[in-house]
Amino acid sequence: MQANDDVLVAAPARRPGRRRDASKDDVILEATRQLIAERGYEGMTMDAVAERAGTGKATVYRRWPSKVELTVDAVICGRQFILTIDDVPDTGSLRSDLMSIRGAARGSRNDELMHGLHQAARVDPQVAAVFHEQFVIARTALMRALLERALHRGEIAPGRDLDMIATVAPAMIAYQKVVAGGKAGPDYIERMIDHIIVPLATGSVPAAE
Amino acid sequence: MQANDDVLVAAPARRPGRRRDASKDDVILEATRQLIAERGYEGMTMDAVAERAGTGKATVYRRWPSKVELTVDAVICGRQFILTIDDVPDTGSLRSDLMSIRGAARGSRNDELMHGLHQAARVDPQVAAVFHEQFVIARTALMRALLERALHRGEIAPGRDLDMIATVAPAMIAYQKVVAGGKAGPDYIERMIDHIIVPLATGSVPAAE
DNA sequence: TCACAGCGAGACTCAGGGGTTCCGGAACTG
DNA sequence: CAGTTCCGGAACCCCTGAGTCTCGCTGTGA
Repeated sequence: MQANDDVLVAAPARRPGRRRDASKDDVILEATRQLIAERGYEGMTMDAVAERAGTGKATVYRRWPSKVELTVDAVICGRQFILTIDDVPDTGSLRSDLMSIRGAARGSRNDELMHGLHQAARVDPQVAAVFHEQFVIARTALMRALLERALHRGEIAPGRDLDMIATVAPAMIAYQKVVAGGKAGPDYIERMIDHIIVPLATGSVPAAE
Repeated sequence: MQANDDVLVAAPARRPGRRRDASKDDVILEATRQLIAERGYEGMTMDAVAERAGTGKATVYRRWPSKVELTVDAVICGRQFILTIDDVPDTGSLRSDLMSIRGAARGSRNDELMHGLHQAARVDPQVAAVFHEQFVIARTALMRALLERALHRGEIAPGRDLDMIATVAPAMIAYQKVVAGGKAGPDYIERMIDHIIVPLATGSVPAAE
């Protein structure tokens, strides 16, 4: 879906004329991601994208036919920042596994991107699909995999609803960020891990303060 | 803040002319709430509000100076639908208390209103304040009060972080509604109560299926 | 009866933003 | 060189929606 290469495919012999600068793609996509994170989807104007990318609007529209398609591509190409179970080394316990990704969940501006993208997801079904895949499915899947790992270690108490538990952390973090309008800092996340997630999964009483 | 009555206050002797129809206020506010719930804040146009209220745009603007102020008033006047601890009779256990409000949390279109209002909260600080008060503070406070009641009954296990636990249910429901774009049906909420909230608070193992 | 104010309807202004087009210049092919 | 394509910049079209105004009508107090 990224940029048009139909003609190149159809005619491998290179056509005359200046070649399209492929590096501009990344610059435009990154500018798009930044602006969505900063101002939300409605606040992200095509003029602003072009200006921040240091390009003309025509250059943007030569590569993407509309704002929606640009948005979709920008988010898809940003998925490199999303953690999967393979990115999280086994540290030996559920708690330390969770603590090890505590920073990553906050460090990237992925949460701001999620926040800004959210309103677009309500308007356009295409965006909604990408949003759901990348910010709902992916995060729940990671949590589910970490719980599975803990299960194999024997950490999980019997009778636990792992699917349900896997949604708790994504829900609480997204809620803090998107709905409550607050910050989900490292201390908040640690508190959540120690008083909510680990007790839920292992049935242990949280350590006294 | 509702409607202008400055002149009436300044000159108690009634002026000539047709009197403002006070019943129109409620009709307009209700139309506003409906449209925000259905289409979101951006999708709620002043023309649509006037049309649904069966009134002219001038009538709307005679009473509220702007879209933002109308929105704020509409939400504030809708707070009658918000549950407080006094609305929830003590049923004898945390679980049955929670189950008793399960329907109410879903029945009213309050969740849709929250969803639609959310984008407006990002744009306008006035709306953000009302939103936070009514959909974040109020819900967490109700949960906190229910947990407190359970504590006095002796249901709560030692060492629990009640403030943290009080945010779990609002977070998960809002997440389902607003972020995940799904439905938080009665069965989902029951599952959440039995596998998340009650175990967290009481330390009990959820009943096997 | 008459002046005045609220009423619904609809035309109107104005600003912002998506999308298009044109321009002069630069890069590439042959 | 010619022809072609991309580039940044900027002007431009056009639709949408907030907010204003006018019109003809309906009540209401003096």
